[in-house]
Amino acid sequence: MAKDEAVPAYEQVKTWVRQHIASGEWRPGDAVPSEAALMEQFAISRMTANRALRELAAEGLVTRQQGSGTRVAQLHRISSRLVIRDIHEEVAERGHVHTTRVLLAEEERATPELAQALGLRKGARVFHTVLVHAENGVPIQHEDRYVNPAAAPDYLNTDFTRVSPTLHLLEHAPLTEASYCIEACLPTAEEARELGIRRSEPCLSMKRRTVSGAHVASVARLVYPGTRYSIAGQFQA
Amino acid sequence: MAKDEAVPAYEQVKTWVRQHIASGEWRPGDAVPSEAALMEQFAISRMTANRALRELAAEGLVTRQQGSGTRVAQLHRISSRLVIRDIHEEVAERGHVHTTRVLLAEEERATPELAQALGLRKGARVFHTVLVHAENGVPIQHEDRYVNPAAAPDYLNTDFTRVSPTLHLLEHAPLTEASYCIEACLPTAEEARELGIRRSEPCLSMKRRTVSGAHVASVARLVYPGTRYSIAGQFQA
DNA sequence: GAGTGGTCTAGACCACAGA
DNA sequence: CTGTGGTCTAGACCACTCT
Repeated sequence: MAKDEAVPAYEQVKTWVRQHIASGEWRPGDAVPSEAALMEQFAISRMTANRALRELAAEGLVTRQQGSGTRVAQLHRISSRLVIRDIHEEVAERGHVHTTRVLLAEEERATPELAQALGLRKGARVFHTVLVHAENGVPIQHEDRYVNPAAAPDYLNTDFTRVSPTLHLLEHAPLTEASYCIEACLPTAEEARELGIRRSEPCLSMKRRTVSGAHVASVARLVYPGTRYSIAGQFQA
Repeated sequence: MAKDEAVPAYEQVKTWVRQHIASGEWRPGDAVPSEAALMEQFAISRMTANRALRELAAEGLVTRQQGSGTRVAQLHRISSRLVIRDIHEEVAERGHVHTTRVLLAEEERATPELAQALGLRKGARVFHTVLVHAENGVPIQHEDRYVNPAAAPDYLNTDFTRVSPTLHLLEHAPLTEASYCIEACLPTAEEARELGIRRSEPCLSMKRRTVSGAHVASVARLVYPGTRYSIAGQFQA
């Protein structure tokens, strides 16, 4: 019954299946033993076999079809979790010092495009902040952000040198949805000046839009100097 | 018992918990009802309550601590699945035509750095390919790849205009591990020429390393013109 | 109809945290 | 000690696929 083992039975089954896939013995499209077969082979209950296969399906390693069976997934995709964190947390995690310079923090009237992006009427009040984040004194991010007052009325009263906009928003406007788009670009004149880089230096640009409940909370453009920032990730079968 | 509903009981519980978190009623750090409490409230068995909370924990919405309880997770991170797909598949999915131009495909001797990256001895045989991928005739990716012959001995016999390197490798060297790094950069002279862009045009560079079983299968540098490619993603609580 | 997965139950034993 | 989650069982009913 594999009870005394430190490793749970469903984990043992998952590992066993994973190994057969990783070794190439079972190729994409091949059938994986059914829950009934696993019950016999490992002397486990069906719920345990089900959990093992269900979790492998959630991880994308196998596909399951009711009535048909479980098969090795077409591994034509590498997928990994891309985590977008609060920049203060990210810098602090590296053991470095995060500082913020506030270039602008004021109320404005929404242009038609901005109004549409935030789901407001043209000319509605919006909060606008422009900050530069530095890691150990070196500028690493230029943040240009518009915030919907309905989602975070106290936004402009925040001391952004102590609480990052992301953190303020997360605490006051619970996040329900977000989308982002990452591109390569050249910095604007202002971005280059504030980041201390040449205008010809390529940058990563991340446009982000967050939704909180019924409101679009914020739209932001984050620019990172290409030589000082990268997005890394890993995938494990 | 919520049996006739089209929606499974554990999904109903998950939705209910999600709503309380999204609405801000339960804030990060707050306790989520225990499995026992959910059993009563929804008239479900403990296994069902357990599954609901376990899946929410896997999604990162709550954290669970044996003996202590379940709490709303600190939502200080936005995470979403970043999927890296075979470029042919990706272009085809958009309903566009994918074509490949082969600039180089030959056997070389590994430089010390390359040998180390591939886990080979200096001067060992390696396969080297350089391709340009186009979408509807427009170049969108410059692919410079080194392949470990031990992982894919037939690599150079592939017709890369029909089978992409990624696809060949996935079929012959089952993927067990991969890592990537995304940066902004300027193209090399050759990359700019082959992609048909100016040398000053910023590009996204993705360095990728794949492992198959005991071997490092391949290391590649993929360069995308910044104006023709972006990485987009979404997150839903 | 036989085989498959999708869901659910009512118990059970265990490890761990906190009072 | 009580309450919590972590795991597991031996059944059950259902919907679906394939033959």
